Amino acid sequence: MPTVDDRKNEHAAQSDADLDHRKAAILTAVVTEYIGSALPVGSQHVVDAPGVSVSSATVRSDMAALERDGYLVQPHTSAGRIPTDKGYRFFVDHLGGNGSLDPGGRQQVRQFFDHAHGEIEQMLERTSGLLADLTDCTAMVVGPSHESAAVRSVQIVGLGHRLGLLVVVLADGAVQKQSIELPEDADEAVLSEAGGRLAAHALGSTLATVGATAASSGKPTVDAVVAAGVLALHDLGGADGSEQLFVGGSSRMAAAFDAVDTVRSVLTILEQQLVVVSLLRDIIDTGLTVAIGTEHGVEPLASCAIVVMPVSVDGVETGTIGLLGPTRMNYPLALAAAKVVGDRLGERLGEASR
Amino acid sequence: MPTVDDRKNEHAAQSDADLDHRKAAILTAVVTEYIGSALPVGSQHVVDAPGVSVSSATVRSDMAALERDGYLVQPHTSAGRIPTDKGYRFFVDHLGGNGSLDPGGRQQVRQFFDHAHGEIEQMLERTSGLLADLTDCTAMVVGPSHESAAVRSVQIVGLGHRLGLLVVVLADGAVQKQSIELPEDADEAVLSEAGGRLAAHALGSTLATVGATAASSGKPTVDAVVAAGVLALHDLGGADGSEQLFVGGSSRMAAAFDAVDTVRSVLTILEQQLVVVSLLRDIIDTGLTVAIGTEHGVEPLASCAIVVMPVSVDGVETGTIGLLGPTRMNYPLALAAAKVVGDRLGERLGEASR
DNA sequence: TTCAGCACTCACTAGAGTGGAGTGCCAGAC
DNA sequence: GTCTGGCACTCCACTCTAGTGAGTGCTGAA
Repeated sequence: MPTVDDRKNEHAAQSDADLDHRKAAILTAVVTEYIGSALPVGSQHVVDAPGVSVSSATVRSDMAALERDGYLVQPHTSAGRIPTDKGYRFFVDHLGGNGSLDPGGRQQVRQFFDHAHGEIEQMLERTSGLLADLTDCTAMVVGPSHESAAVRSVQIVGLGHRLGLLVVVLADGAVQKQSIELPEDADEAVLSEAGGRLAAHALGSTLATVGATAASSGKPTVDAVVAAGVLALHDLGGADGSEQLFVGGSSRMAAAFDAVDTVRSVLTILEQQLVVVSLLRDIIDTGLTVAIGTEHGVEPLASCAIVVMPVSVDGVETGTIGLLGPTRMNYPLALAAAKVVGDRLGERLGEASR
Repeated sequence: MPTVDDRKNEHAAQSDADLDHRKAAILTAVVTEYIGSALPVGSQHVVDAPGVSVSSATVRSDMAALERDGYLVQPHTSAGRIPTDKGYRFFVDHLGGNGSLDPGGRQQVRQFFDHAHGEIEQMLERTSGLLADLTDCTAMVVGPSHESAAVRSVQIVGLGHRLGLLVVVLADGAVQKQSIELPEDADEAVLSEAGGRLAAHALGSTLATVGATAASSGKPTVDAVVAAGVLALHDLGGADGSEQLFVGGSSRMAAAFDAVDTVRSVLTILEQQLVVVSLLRDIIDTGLTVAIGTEHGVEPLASCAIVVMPVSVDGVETGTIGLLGPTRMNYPLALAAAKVVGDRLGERLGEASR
């Protein structure tokens, strides 16, 4: 009925999104409905959605157009429509940040961070659990990379026959260790002196920038221990796994899929820390917040969507939050949860290093 | 045909297992077949098995008896038989240690431990992956408990405004940390002195036996830091999670079950470290090596079997290996793999602490 | 451009029929 | 007694056949 109004809206919308106002509303309604029900959505179910005040016949013709344009597909003729990855993409891009956590969720987050204390690893681990709880997705939390953290303390502890342990404390509170082989005649005094020299050598640098050789002390045994220590420091700096990954709620995605081999292949991916970490990194690097279906290149996750959220401490991106679910996951909720938790986590990590 | 022989065997077997020789052979054959095929086993399929040189009719009557005694069930009349938990139990109890790793597996284990080096946690993590690879089961590795390890080093590192990190190195090479709040006026000198005092106080004891109060130094700031440190040490000692759990190959069990909600509930259990660790402990404490179906009390794992193997270092049980699979898992393989890997791991851990 | 009406499509379900793997039982052989 | 071949029986798994209904596309009129 309101033709003039409609035409104006439509024109405005068309120019910025190549989909007129009503089609966008219909698409949004289909996605929303499908996310909830996992069932193909028919024209009748969409008729009452906001922004769609037309008959089902009109909806049908719009849906046909949306299908032509690749936003929707039919599992078979005479079935309702389900969104394609492109459809989800449109939905996500036009959410407009109106997603927000329900009060219960907010409360849960507040409570979590009020009570969170202790070690950083433990907190990250629990954060992954929290996110999984909030969103019913599998949550991935990548801890801060220690690349840029300065060495705060270096120590060598003797553990027994020729076995020593190099313990490094970084400015961000991370503790790293590496076992080293000691010369036969290295006693406590030697270890202590070597530790001191190592500390002098490495303190303030990052693990990656620690110099390759330290000044000689004149005592061959001490020098040998120091050399072993420098080598170990280098090993620590060069380790690929400097970022720790915490996966929480992997059972959630088992609930989301009904094909058991999908579950299996997703689990297989999740077991590979390196793959997951670089996947999240890749997504962030391409500037995305959500990767839907095949937008990331990982084939076994083609029926999944991934929400990523960088965790910034004092404006510097240091960690990553990821949420993994089926492509029909609850995007508004996931985005909101990732944002809230990511922000709070960043603040929290900031407090610790201040 | 060989009646005399059979009767003799039968009698001998009956006295030690309340199942005559042939019935035992039939049961073993059914279990073996079912483990391989996951299909109900009919009398015809068992006729050629070793120890069963009778007709299918005779096998049928024996199977009926085995069903009466609770070793087998039929999914429905006119279907083959599948083993009950009791049937699996009999099978496992009468394996007689004849299970052994195939040469490829042995090779894989040898290679793994030849190349294993570096940190203990990393090695345990990889061990879980190895076990999963070998057995196609989900592997659980519980690291050594640090209960009995003496404190080798205590150190307090300042991280910034009022934030300190207590770093404890134990004799077994474990490093534990706990953040502590520092008094406003705690400078490097104070931390160093407090660290020294803490070390003097705690060195040689285990975390659990560290005294609750340390001698006063006369300097209130130092005393405050020491007190905070002692408290933190106590926290570390009292932490329930002193044993670390590494789960590898959780995708394997997704492949073993075809009901997706079984997968989900098993995953849910696996996510709960505490539950898993105490489950393994319980099984070992009841003197079992294999817990089948409901033998452990955890309901969601009723369709699973768990193989446990203590890891001993110098004769002392310090860790645990667990293998989780469906009740129709390959017991001989799992037992052999757990034994071999457990022994090698124990040796390896022994070398490190010697 | 929208909409009511209409013919059509096709997954899903239920019911009937069939094949076959498997059983239990029994009479006869050893 | 114990074992065995034969036989009748059971019942799942599969196929085939409507029948149903949610959903579609198209069309002509407002």
